[in-house]
Amino acid sequence: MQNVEEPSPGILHVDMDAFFASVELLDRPDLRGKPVIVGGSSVRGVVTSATYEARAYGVHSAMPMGAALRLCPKAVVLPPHMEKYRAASRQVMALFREVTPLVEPLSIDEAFLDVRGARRLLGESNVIAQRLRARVLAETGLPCSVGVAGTKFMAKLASGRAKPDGMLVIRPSEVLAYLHPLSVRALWGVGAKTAEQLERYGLRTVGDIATTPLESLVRTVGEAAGTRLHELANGIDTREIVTESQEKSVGHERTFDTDERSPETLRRELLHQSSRVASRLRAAGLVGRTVALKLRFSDFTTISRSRTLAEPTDLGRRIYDEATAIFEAAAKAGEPIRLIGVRVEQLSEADGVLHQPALWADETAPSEGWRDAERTVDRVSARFGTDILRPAALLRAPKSGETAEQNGTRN
DNA sequence: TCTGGGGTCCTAGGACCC
DNA sequence: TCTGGGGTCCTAGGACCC
Repeated sequence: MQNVEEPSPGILHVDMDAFFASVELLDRPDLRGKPVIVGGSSVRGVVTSATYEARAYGVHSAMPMGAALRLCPKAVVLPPHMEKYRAASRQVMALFREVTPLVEPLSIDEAFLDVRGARRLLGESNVIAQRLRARVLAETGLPCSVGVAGTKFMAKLASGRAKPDGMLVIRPSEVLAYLHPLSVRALWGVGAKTAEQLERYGLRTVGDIATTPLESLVRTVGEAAGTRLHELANGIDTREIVTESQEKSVGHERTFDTDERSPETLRRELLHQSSRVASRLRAAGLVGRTVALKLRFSDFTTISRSRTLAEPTDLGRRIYDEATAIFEAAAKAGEPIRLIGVRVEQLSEADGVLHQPALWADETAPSEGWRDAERTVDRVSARFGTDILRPAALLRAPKSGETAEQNGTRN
């Protein structure tokens, strides 16, 4: 099957193994070799990451914590520490960029690397991949798996099959033989629902998809999905590595331990979320034009309502005002709420125009006082950490010249 | 111990404009 | 008069991914 004349394929997909759990083990070497689960410990927590020792019991991510502990009662549960994972992520991404500048981070713990140009200098792709794995482990203590192929999709498939702590090369000549016996679930974008839908038409394997006429696929799963599935199933994936991309939305949401019906608590949560979203926008130099509210009720039905503003904003107060107005219109008073969330969409780069007071001449619009107050919050947060902030203080309009500290924003 | 939180992309309908 | 068609924006919902 293997053709020695065939050049090594140039796309790497690097995927950290049980990333959050592996990072936690760096600080807890005593837990090595034991089943460890990272996730929310609250009543409504789920598994976000699990060591392979825990997975052996059937534990997997997104599983409710209760179910996980029933499967593996002696598992050690650790709460997530996102800042730690972000730092580890920056560290491994920096190592990737020493191999090639063509790195596309796909999530906090995985990335595509285009090593086609690096091969002349560093050797065959599989050699590059093994050296990279060794280096990541040596410098961070974190294991990863690497898939090597000619396209993004096949590289990602390969890394999944290489796990844990492994590498797999799929050469172009091997692609179809490898792909066609697999379940349709192996295709990017086919989840439980789509698989069920395809099953109704007797389509169970990737090979089945490959031999189905494009028009019938489009009729069953829609234009975009149909086209993509047909291509992927035939080994076609023309996507290039994209090193930079603009964020499209920023949001926060929270599921309460018990459904919440107090309007004060819900509004306070909205204020907190709006402040955090706005602060992230300012840190990124972005403004957003659409405010979206998400609500999940006791029966798990979920709605979203959004409004587009006349002018984009990066102010927590503006986002909060809009979010509460949407909330009043969308929820019956006193109705129990399981989840509430705020998201800002239609992002663009803040160009400074917004900082001109003239734009806020409308008396209902936030004054420059708000902007000053929120900037002070940004500075205090940067210096002391966000946990000490009390966003509720932002409900009171700051007097001119008053700083957030005097305003009681500091704890 | 029923179902997290951060996102992206797609579809479909209506408004509106030419 | 009795009914086109394309394009864009906005909104709601849902599937999917990590």
